[in-house]
Amino acid sequence: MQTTRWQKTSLTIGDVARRTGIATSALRFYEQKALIESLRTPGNQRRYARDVIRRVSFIRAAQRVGLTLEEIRGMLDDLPAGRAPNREDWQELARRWRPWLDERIAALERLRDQLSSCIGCGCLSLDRCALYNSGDAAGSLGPGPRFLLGDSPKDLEVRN
Amino acid sequence: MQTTRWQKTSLTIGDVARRTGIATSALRFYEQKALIESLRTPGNQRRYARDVIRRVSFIRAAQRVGLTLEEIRGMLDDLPAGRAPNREDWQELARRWRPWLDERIAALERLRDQLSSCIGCGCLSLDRCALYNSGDAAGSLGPGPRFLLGDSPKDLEVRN
DNA sequence: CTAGAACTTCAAGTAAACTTGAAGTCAAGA
DNA sequence: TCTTGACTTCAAGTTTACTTGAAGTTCTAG
Repeated sequence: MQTTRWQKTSLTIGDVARRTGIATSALRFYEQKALIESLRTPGNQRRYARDVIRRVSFIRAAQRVGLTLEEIRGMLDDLPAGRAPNREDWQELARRWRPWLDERIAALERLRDQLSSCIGCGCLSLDRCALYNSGDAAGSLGPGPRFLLGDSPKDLEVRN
Repeated sequence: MQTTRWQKTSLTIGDVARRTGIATSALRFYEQKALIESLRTPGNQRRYARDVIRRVSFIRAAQRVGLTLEEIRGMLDDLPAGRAPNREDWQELARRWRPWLDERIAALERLRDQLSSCIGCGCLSLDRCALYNSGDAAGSLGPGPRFLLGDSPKDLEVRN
């Protein structure tokens, strides 16, 4: 570790990579997308505040439930600018976004129930099967990869 | 509809598009990827058997639970070649793949439970939070978009 | 002070799942 | 027959989320 001398005041990109398991290239990419930020040494190398680890971990956790980086950036924008977010800040973020996450999870469960009953019964009848006629989300939105459940955070007006 | 004369024996690509809600470009793409097939008229236009609608609907349903087209192609390969699949064929497909789907759903539920407890409590503590240290699937697999839960069908040996 | 690891930027590549556009052909009604 | 809409192919573009490579700079241990 290069930061032993620094008395753990800041972390190099390599430190963050090791601690989070995220490649340095991905960390630079996240910074470019304004998901994380860094200071620079006189020699132009990145130095991260310690809370970046929590941020990055949050990013990965959110990605796992199917959120895009854009959506995650929207969530992280709720955190205070300038100072390191504390426990209350994180809790507030969680509170604000919980309804949306709940909705997302519910949609996922509906989907699961429909799929297991439909594929289980083997009916696959177009006019009767709920699977076919339910929630066209994530379809016909242009090119690019399809994501699970296409509703964007805006649809729920979380910000009000 | 152009097929009124044909006495519903076969469908044009436009018919299939209208009935499934899938763009014609997507249907051609699926054919190119061997997910569906078609016959040709003397004038080189595609004509589809009626069971293609069920196939396409299945593809979309499977996509909604997060399967890739490659995975779906693997599932459809279980259907008989040459003749139109009947109810038993679909049921057999469902039977073979159900354990895998169940596993996938269970993983999704684990994830949900961890997320809701973690983001709800606001702890987000690196060493304590289960969210951070659980199932690194779908991470660090190379470039391209990340998908929810990265296990491939092969991992479960469905074919045995 | 020097070797080597770690860092820097920037451009280009990759994967999935399609769409879009160009340029032309086919089919069916008036 | 003509027109119009639906069809054909093929190449290239799009989005997300990164990685890879080249070419050079900085940091730190010895």
